Amino acid sequence: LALGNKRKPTIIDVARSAGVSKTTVARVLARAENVSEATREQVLQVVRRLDYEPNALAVGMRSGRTGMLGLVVPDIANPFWAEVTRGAQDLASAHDLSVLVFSSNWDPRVQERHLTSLRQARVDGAVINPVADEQTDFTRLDMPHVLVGSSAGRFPASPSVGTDIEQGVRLGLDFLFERGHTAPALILGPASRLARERLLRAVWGYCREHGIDPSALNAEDGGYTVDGGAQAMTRLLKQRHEGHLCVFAANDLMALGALTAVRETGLRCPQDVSILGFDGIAAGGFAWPGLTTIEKPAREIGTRAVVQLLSDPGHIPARTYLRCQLIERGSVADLNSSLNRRN
Amino acid sequence: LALGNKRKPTIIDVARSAGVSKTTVARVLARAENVSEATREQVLQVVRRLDYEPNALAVGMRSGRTGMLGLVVPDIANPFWAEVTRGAQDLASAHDLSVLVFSSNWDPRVQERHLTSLRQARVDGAVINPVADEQTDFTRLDMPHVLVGSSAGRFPASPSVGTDIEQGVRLGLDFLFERGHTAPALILGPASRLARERLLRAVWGYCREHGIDPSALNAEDGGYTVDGGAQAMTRLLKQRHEGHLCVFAANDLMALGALTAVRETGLRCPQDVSILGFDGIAAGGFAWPGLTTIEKPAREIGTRAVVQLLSDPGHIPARTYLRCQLIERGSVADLNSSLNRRN
DNA sequence: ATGAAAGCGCTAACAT
DNA sequence: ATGTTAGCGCTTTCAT
Repeated sequence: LALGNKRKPTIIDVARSAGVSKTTVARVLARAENVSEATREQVLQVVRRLDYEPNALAVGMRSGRTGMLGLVVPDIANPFWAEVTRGAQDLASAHDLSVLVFSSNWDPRVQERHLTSLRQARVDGAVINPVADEQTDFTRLDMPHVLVGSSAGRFPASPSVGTDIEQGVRLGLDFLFERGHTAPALILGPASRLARERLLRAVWGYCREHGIDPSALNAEDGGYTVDGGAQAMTRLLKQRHEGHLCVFAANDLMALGALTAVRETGLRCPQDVSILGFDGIAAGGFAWPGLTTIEKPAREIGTRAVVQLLSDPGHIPARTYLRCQLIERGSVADLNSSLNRRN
Repeated sequence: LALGNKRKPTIIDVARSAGVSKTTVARVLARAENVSEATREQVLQVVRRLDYEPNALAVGMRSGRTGMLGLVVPDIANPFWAEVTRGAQDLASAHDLSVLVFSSNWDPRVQERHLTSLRQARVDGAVINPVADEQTDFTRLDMPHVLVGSSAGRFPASPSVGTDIEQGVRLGLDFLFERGHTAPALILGPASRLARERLLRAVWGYCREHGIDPSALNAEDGGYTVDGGAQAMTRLLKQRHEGHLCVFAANDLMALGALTAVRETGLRCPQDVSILGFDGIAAGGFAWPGLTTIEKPAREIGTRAVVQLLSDPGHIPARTYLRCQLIERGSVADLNSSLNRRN
């Protein structure tokens, strides 16, 4: 890769041209108090004339602060993670920090490579959505960091910002039961993913609290993808006994896939099948019917993670759980209302 | 922000511990040939034992290559740009490069700040979606760079990777006219955006070629947003004379908003109103009816931009235009077919 | 209020 | 095959 040819001016060029020492230039640039107004003006003028821009590498090397943050998400093209990223970026920008963004593709080995890159880049801190792996030990990550996402809870030694899954599940299941649904089928993520277990536990907890037998709940693996969700729904539809089918998907992508599958089977949502999602991605609002879902505060997760990173918790692994909100849009039938009753 | 406390081992620590010089360690790490097998083994062992990780700042400073690329998109939370980013990331990762990602928010001043950050970080190159501004002069950007997006064409002195808008428009309008639509209304982006002009010109060009009076086409500003698209559609609906209304939106977000507006008015798509989008974002596939759209190869734009950056064009501002594809999903009626004719 | 000097961790040029 | 030396551009003491 070709680099810019014309040598960039250094602090020495500025110093020489302004007839002062490097130190003085550095002082002016650092907005130090003890510089005469005349000198300051003079230096600033030369800085502008030469288009001087400090070399962040040299600064980082000497000062120990690089002004860079790292962010490792599973997939930046996934709308949920793109929102988290935006949140992190916004806060980083406000503090004059740059963000190195990586996609781990849910692959522990890829994640490991990215973490190594971040360490070598000497980023000031990192926001990471941890991928499951026995090997991974975030206590010796050797970087200030904050974990994000539902899998973060798995690493109690690290600070984290995540969603209050239990609260979200309660919100969703309350909504379902209030509308007369008794045994929602589950479309879950793959067993390899940390988040699956957490959601399942939350659902079981809710069931126990409400005197429901959790084993009565049908569950299918939807792989967190649209296609996987559609296939899972197809399987659920096959086993369906007469009557209304209610499905709770662990993410909106699968819920949307499920919705498609319902339509392709010639059934209607919400008349024949009710679908509840989890995430709150924008695409759910465009579906027809609109996807009723439990919204996670994606952008805020990003901003809060950076806040946490910047606030130096003094090595106390603070854990923040943000609350979910229910977005009702129309994919869940109200079985109590005669209006929405089947046929 | 607190930094890691335990000092990281340097190449000197490794050298001392292995009983060799820094240079030898550097040679081993650089996989140089002229090192004895015994020494190599010895050094590598110490490297592992000490968990040595080269300081990228120091390397960059000395070598002039930082191993970092810059990426400035309007909004990482916008699915189109998230895809572009993913493409760029994938190719960067394959070459062991990290990517600093910024969102300019379509604001020239924000963009300028980000570009300054990239310059100071001494990135090896940058992929930029340029935002309109008289001030901006990309010839003195002072970084190897590749412009992306429809606005890139505005800067002929810079290499760019974009979409063949003319081809896309032809694809879309051919599709519309073949199905009996004669004067599609346009929902465009705001006048402040470079892309608007380019699309308009492409549409006019098409019209001239086909003996159509371009001024006969109704046009509304949809601000590139969902809400803006919905409002634009509402305005179009008001002016609608009897018969089928056909709308061509400059991006999928506006098209989706338009679709919502149609539904809210109690009209049906595609029976009463046909909608054609432009982008190919995933959300269009979940809408009902599915959004028929002209797909831009978003991810490929990202990968190709990085390829271009890495291939060092020798300062020839190469311009790559990638072809679009039409995704037919159901939001456009076939007025020739009696099946889809109104009522 | 200003400057001189040291050194961050590494690579490249030049020894040997 | 290995070592020595000289910086890269900056910040940070420590002087004055």
